[in-house]
Amino acid sequence: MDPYILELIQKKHPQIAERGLQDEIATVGKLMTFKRGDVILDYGSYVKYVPLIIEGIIKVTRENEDGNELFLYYLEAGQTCSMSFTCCMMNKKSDIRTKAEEDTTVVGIPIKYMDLFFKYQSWKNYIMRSYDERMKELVLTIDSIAFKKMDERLLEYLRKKVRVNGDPVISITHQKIAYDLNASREAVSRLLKQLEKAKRVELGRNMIILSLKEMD
DNA sequence: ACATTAATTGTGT
DNA sequence: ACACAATTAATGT
Repeated sequence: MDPYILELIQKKHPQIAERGLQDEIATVGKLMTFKRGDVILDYGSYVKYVPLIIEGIIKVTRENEDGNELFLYYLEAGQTCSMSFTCCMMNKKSDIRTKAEEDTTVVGIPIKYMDLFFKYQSWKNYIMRSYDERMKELVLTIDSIAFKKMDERLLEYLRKKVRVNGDPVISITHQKIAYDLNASREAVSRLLKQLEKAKRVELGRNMIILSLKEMD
């Protein structure tokens, strides 16, 4: 049993309330760290661990048949990857890619314990709650893609990025944003220009500053 | 410090 | 969406 992991779980994942479960996780869990930019799980690979996120940000993207990537959502400290449950329960290949947006620390639970842990009530609650949160977030994302215009989607994208990074200065190229939103680079550049004229952002090379009034 | 090259952004069609 | 121009940053000499 690793007392350090125990402490991290208690501190960052209070939903996992039962002491017995905490102890088991601290026994079988593996502390894993990823550097910013590391691909944690790629399309087509098998899930070996379910990650409980301790610190950092994980970006989740989906790829279609033509190789276009689409940004889905961020995972933050205190959360876990719902996708990985279903994947590993059914021993399925991953439909998504996860990448460390910032340096990230997770406690990885080997998949064989997923079933076992269901004897704990707080594990059930934790998993269900996690699914619920993810569903809500995904529905919002679908709304955004299906019904909103690109300028709104871009603003939402920037806001999310600022929120998870805790910094109004975003360092990214227009091209990368375009990939995430499945748009053309020119469209993104032009929309950003409009936003700049409207004093809603400031632009620089590899840099976008979202004005504070744009945050909720 | 200067020239060269590469990467990023802007614009017209 | 494409082609190309303009600008800015990175690198070599």
